[in-house]
Amino acid sequence: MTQPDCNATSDARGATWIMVGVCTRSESHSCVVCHVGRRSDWCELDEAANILLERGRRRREYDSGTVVFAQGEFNKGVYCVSGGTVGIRRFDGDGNSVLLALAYPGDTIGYRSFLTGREHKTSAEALGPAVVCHIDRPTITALLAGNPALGRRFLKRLVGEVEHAHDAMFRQATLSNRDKLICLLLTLVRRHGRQHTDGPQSIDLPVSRRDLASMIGARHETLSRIIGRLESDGIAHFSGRQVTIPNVEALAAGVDCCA
Amino acid sequence: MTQPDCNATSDARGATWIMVGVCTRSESHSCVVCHVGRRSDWCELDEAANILLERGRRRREYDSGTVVFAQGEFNKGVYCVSGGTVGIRRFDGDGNSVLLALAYPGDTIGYRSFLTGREHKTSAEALGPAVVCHIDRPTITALLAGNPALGRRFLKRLVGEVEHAHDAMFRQATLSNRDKLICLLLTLVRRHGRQHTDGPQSIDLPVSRRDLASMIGARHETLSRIIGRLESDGIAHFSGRQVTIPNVEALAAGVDCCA
DNA sequence: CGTCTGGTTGATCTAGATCAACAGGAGTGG
DNA sequence: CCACTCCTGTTGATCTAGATCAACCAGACG
Repeated sequence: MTQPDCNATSDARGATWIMVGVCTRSESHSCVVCHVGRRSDWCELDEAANILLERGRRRREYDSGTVVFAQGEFNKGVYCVSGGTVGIRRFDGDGNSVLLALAYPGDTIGYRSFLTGREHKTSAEALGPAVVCHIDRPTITALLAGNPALGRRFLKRLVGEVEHAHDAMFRQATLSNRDKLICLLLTLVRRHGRQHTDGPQSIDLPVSRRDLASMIGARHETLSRIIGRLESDGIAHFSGRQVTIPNVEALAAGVDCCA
Repeated sequence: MTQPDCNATSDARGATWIMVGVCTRSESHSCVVCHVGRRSDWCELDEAANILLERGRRRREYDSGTVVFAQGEFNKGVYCVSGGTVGIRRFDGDGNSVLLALAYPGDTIGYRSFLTGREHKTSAEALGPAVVCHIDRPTITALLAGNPALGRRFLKRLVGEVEHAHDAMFRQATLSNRDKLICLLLTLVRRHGRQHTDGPQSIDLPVSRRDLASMIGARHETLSRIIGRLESDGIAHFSGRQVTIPNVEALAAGVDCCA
């Protein structure tokens, strides 16, 4: 249960990049030695289960924008993000869409519709180049039956998702768009921030302006203006998908984030 | 696995009332014959587990407004709603609060913090008189260890909660306050509606105006005005906690609910 | 009896939606 | 190569939904 490679860099975003390089090299790379290591749901399986997993698993690279599974589609199994960032999106009938969540290496996605046996309620798409493993239905069914620990991992994952969603609901109900954006930036810093020892930060946004707007429940024009305001306040500087934050404390000041 | 009593009435709200009457009569009423029957998570337990459950279970009545468990509190086990309606609420530091969800007979609550072993992230309180069973930590731990079916029930429950939350997030991001209120009323009709064979409906609201406002992410003054607008449109009539909807189709018309 | 909480309404102000124009790529096809 | 469209992002002008501040009423309750 060691992680032989990829642990030289602990920086989240840097790691992602290296990961993609490493993992695409070997299609038959085993999950137990996968870089995501203990972060994935599959690390506690016994020997027999691992053999089963290797058989039912298929690794695949996705170009930016490619869909992993689509809303309304029949469930074909579950997916484990290995490299890159995957967006969880919901559409309505009028062509609107909202980015509900982001998935990172080690995260399992598409398992909700597997558990309910119903169609996917959301879409998943690669934001930037990504690597995702697919585990087919018979395999995951067998694994769940024989490994109660796996079910417990799913349980914990679901609890995390509910709490994340509740946080978001609360923010949506109580915060202004400006504060919602600040909260979002602060969470993105954690994952995508290149930190210079906790002083000034710099983020590579994984999403477009439109998606960023949908994540805070605003129109993209409004987001543009809020960004302008943050710039003139000297609180954050936006250039393309690069965001630089001179002082994270100043950004967070006065915003009751994730209460 | 039969339900000996309480199945004379299938009306959701009417049933709740009768339930409370029946259940308070016998403190030692067993879960397997509890009116919530197949709707609860505890109906598929074997004989040994049921004995265990009866020992670790304590039934209690709650007055309107009483808290079942409080945000920030250490987890003391899980709860099963037997009668009435329970509100799941989140507070922030400034005294604001948002009603995130409603729990009904058969629903298990407080299990998220049990699974994570951390403090409660939300509060639960009785909205109106309610009856709730408490199952202590040792009991639920033992039950989960011996009954994989119970874990599966929790899994499904969690999936439902995530999807409910995603629906809410999407609505919050895309709908106007008026449309959000309409969606909320439509869901409340399902639970609290006294239906006259699917024509005009009448709801007994389980929550105050302030809570109703928090559920759609608006101020209570704004809610008042929206209610006024719905009244002058003849779409719904509000009198205290009574809402009458002459035509449900007319209310739902043009609103993309729960996409 | 005063106090408190919950609800309604009014006046006002502003954050944010909407409509619209425009600029910079990125393809695509001649 | 250019011309074309398509897509993303920015900015301006305008309008309105909704927040805010405040007064007020009714019932609950010590």
